[in-house]
Amino acid sequence: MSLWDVNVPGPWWNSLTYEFRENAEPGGRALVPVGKGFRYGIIERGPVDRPAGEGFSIRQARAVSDAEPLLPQNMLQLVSWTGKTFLCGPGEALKSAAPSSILSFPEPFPSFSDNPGRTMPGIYEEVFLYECRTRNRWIPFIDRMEKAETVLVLFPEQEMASSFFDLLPSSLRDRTILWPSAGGKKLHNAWLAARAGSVSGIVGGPGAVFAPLPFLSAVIVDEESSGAFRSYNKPFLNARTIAGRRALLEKASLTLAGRLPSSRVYLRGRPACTEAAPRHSVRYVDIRKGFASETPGVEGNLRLSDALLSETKNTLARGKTALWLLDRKGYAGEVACEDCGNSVRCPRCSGIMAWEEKKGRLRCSSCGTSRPIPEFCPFCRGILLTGKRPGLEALFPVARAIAPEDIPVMLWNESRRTGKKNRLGLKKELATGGIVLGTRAALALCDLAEIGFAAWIDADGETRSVSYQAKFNAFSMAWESFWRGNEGTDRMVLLQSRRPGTGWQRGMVSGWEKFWKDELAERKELGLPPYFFLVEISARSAEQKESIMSKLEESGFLPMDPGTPPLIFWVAAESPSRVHSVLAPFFSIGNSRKGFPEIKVWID
DNA sequence: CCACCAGAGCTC
DNA sequence: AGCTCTGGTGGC
Repeated sequence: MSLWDVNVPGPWWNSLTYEFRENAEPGGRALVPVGKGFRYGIIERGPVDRPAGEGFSIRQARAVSDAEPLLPQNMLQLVSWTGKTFLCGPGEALKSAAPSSILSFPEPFPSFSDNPGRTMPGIYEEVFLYECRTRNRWIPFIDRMEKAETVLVLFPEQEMASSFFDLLPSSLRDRTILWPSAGGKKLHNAWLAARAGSVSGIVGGPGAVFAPLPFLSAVIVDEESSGAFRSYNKPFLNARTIAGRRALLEKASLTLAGRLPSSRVYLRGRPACTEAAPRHSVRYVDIRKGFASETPGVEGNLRLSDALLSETKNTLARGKTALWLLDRKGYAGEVACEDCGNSVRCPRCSGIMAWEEKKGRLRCSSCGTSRPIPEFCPFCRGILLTGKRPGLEALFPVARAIAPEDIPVMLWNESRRTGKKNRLGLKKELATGGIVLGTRAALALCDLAEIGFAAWIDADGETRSVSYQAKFNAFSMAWESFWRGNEGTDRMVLLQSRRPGTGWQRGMVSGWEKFWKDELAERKELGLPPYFFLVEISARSAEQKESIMSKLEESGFLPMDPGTPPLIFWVAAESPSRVHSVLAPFFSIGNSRKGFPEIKVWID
């Protein structure tokens, strides 16, 4: 009889200790009594001493007699590291790493592997591959996949993963799994196949980072700087960062790739920017010299320049498509303060909140969060919040008016994006050119149609965001709008703004090294990522917020409280581990009634 | 008489 | 969070 620590899926920030009669083994499954029921967990370590603390008695658990531990050693370490680093607790991390259908499979699993294991000793190394053109990255990926014994290739989006997968030569595809994006039976089977080592490669979206290959010799992360590697729901993880850690634990080679690096990778490796947009392909236009769009019923100050209209016409004359980009939606568009001019931003993702007239509410155009319209301006407490700024729909009549009648003009519609039929239809429709109006999501069109011209109607828009990443987001979107799907360089990008050709915009033609040098200097000064980890804490009540903040202060932290949204505040730390110990008490199970705070860790 | 539910209570 | 136990309601 001995005591073992078990990682139980759930809100616990600590593992739970149980007594085992039979042989327990780290990584193995256990059926443990918790509260009034039972759950399956993963044995972490043991034998251990009785844990400190009172008010509980140690109960007896049963090890599941799987032929082998469910999680290999490295995965076990990766899960607990994830729980600590992203401040979500090991139980939440475990849920991401092993689907519940696997964890609580009612039968013992037979032996997973007849796979021989690693034949070459591993060495951790970092390789940077920053190329603007997709094929200049993907072809080397394939080369690496062929050379590596086992490989994990991650993309920020499933769609990208699946286009890459389609590109693999069949000999390679036969021993590779395209990791399923949804759960269910498919994931169950993919998980078992990976665990058995019956494939040598996994290609997938962020969810594939925990694919349980018994060992790894190479990890490849494409579009490493993409925000899509951050999960959308709890637990808030960054799959890019986990992939990096995994490569380190596995002693695998880590390839970080993309059109431009994230701040962290740039700081770490100073990769060189080999190519920027040619000077003649980027036009900066002073929005103040534009003319206001005259759309009946819209009182707005959205300005459209002559350059926008003439370049659009040129593009149509070349039989190509023009993309007008404005990161807000809706006829009435965003809700802005009459006094300070700021727009209401999403409390969750800082996207622009658009006014839904019918519902009398605000809805985020990026993540869909819905909120009532605030009474005062959240920035200056100004009273007037008006829905006067025109959005995309307001531009539609202008675009329609300048295009010949037989040329399609359309609003980018998310539902038309997916499905083969839809894509083929869209491709056909735009075969001889057109104008498409959309938000940043419309950049996906670059993969479908020949975009000869991409215009940012309000390039300052993103920069008005309060997020510290605003400039990076603006720059990476503009950068993407030039390079995505542009294998030649015959696309023109136009940036309408109030400060044309200054600040982050210069990076378009001078390259991202220039961008990051300026940006990093500023972030270092302010103690922001990548120099510090930024922990965003969303409390469940005002009392809880007070209490967490004072505990942090006692431990020498300086929490930052911007005041809006009311329950969210921030703390910068050199590593998450010290914040971890301050926050842990708030996750003690006895506090569940008060609700647990929600935490996001920003690393770059 | 019992199916169905919302709420309470508990968690090494 | 996830589970079960509780007690009330309402259908027939």
